[in-house]
Amino acid sequence: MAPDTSSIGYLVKHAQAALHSRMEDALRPLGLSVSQYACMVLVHEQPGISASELARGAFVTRQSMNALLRALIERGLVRRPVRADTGRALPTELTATGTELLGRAEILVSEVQDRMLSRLAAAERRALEGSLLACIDALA
Amino acid sequence: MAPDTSSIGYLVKHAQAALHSRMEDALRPLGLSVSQYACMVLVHEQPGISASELARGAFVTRQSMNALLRALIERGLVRRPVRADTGRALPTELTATGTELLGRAEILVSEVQDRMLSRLAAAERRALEGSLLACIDALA
DNA sequence: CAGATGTCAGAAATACTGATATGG
DNA sequence: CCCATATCAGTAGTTCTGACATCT
Repeated sequence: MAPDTSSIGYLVKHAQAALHSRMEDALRPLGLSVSQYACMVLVHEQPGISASELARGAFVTRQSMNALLRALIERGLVRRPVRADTGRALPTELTATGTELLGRAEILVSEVQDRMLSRLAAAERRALEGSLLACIDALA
Repeated sequence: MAPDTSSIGYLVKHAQAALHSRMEDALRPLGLSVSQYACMVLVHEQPGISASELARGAFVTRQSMNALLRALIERGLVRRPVRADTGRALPTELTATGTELLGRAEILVSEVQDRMLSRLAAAERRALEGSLLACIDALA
């Protein structure tokens, strides 16, 4: 009988929890939470993205994403128009300050991820990526 | 620069979120949340475990675990003595009803995990387990 | 009309912080 | 004394649910 604390499911949760904890530690000096960092990464990759798309990409609810965005706007890291040119979606963009802070955050997060992968060879890292993608697809 | 939505960190979070969502769906008919299921698995594996140990094993705070335990005790799935024979820790155990319900939950969770791994060969599954363990150790 | 988005509100579960007491 | 455990209180952020209006 498999479903126990040595199961794949528990390992995935354990790895995610450990990574999240280390990322919070790394980002704390910048005053950023992991969710805020994820939001800024998504905005940087997809300028003009809507809050609903951000919520799905960051695995939080629309309400939480809106609260999170308000804080980032207040700090001048992110910018949103008050009115949409077309449709309902309000396109979100990084400010110059936000882009600069994200750059520093990415360095810190890279260090954490490098540490996580430090005991794996290059081929093992590629295999891990591929297997995780296969797991995600199978559950979709 | 690597830290984006195609990074290993994002894949781990994505896989965990997808798995959690499917587990919630599978356990809902039994009236169990994923956290409650994790708690019961831990109690089953380690009869007499303390609430603090349960909290660490389920990746929640002691306060949340105590609230969670009260609900499970109320439903008659778990049992805790009012006074400790020795020390402060109150040893937790499953009731007969709890053991029976956990058995049914494990079957449902097994199906979800099997689905997650359905596109991986046996060797790939072993490699995934090993790599996740290496990631967890490296972040510890 | 259906679908996606933004917004609001209330209830519930959770996390964080700090404090206190008990026992090894 | 130090440490882990249990418990309580307050604050805050998050989720869930439902609802409603706007725009394609």
